[in-house]
Amino acid sequence: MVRMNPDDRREAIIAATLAVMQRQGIAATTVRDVATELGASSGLIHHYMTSMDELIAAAFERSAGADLLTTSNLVEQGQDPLEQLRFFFDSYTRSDGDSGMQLWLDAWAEAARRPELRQISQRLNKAWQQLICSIIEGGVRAGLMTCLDPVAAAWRILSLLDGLHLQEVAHSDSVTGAQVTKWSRRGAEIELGLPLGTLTEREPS
Amino acid sequence: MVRMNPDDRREAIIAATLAVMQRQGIAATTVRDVATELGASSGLIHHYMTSMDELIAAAFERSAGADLLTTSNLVEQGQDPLEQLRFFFDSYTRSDGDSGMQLWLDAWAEAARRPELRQISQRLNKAWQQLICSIIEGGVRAGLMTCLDPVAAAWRILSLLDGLHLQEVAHSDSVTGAQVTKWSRRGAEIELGLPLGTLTEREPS
DNA sequence: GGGATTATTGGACATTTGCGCAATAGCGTC
DNA sequence: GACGCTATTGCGCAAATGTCCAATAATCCC
Repeated sequence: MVRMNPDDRREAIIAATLAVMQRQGIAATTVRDVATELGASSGLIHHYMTSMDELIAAAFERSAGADLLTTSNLVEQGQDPLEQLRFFFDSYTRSDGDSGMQLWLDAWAEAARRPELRQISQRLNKAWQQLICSIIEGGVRAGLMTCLDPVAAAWRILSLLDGLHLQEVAHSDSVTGAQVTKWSRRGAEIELGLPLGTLTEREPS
Repeated sequence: MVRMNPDDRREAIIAATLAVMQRQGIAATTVRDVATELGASSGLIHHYMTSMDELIAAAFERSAGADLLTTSNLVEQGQDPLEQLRFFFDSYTRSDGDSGMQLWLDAWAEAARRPELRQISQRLNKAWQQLICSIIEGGVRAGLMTCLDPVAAAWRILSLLDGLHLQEVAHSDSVTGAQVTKWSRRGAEIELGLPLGTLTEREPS
């Protein structure tokens, strides 16, 4: 194995871990699998990570954190709260395609037994909720949305999305991706008092 | 160990498995733990179950199926769709108390790798959705609820509940049990065009 | 009471896991 | 070019896991 700068090596290990996690799930990810993916020895992983828990937490944070950042940046480019909300749904629904949602399922389940992972998933979920919450607050201020309790509404929109995605990932033929897209947007329209179609109809370009 | 009738023994094994699963989670449940819980040898478990997968699936079905039946029976006793919906929320929110929700989290995550478990969780989730759906259809027929798409609305109400519960179980200090109760009912009120408080206010007895 | 049936035992076995450690080898410095 | 630092190796270890099986003992039937 080529000798690497510690920082780069650490990144490479995290990337390899993420690849294995996406392929096999968090629970089935082992040090040896990561080493094979990396093309290195298993001892090397422990030279950079003190425990399996830390390794998994770091990889999950990298992946889920990047998704959040992508969506967050896209939302910022929305001209008004309604467009921001549309961008949010576009981005959130897309990021699911590459099985990122199975990682979240694993993370939530493993949170009970892996403290470091738990901390990260909690922090990221709160950040997602806050992102939605700020969009709603903007929308209410601008008179575009109706909402008595933006904090609760944001948790509901996030939980609805997660709950629907969960069905899609765990039981693919119960709920399809198209239904998740349609139903979650319709749910947000109802939640925020928006006219039917506000979030689903594409405006002509 | 007392020699038992095969049917009773099978039940005892399932009960013991369930106890271990609730204590440690599905992923951390081992044959030896179940044997200890049962006060018997590990070989006995394999005399009744051909594989670990079957054992776990059977125990999960017992637990989750019983919860569904309890709620279903309670809903049936509601005099009108609104009361049925209130009973539904009462029952669904209560059953969560004894960490039944962590089992669901594990089941959804493990579904990707355990075919038998996946089949059961899918079937039960569909049944939950149908239970809600029939309440909504009754409510619309009676002119008590407003809903253009009961199938979608039922999936939304179920997913919202699951998504909120998920946060409570995985990250207990993000969302509390009281908030799950309040926010999910408020969500259903909005979804079904019910006046604020319809599902939350207790009518004087 | 004796024999057949089978519930139950308890350990063997191969595999896998996370982790540690002494040895090796690549890189920078003088 | 020699030396020191450390990235990297690769095996060893103990613990845990699912599965299997020959031996044992309890129950039932005649």
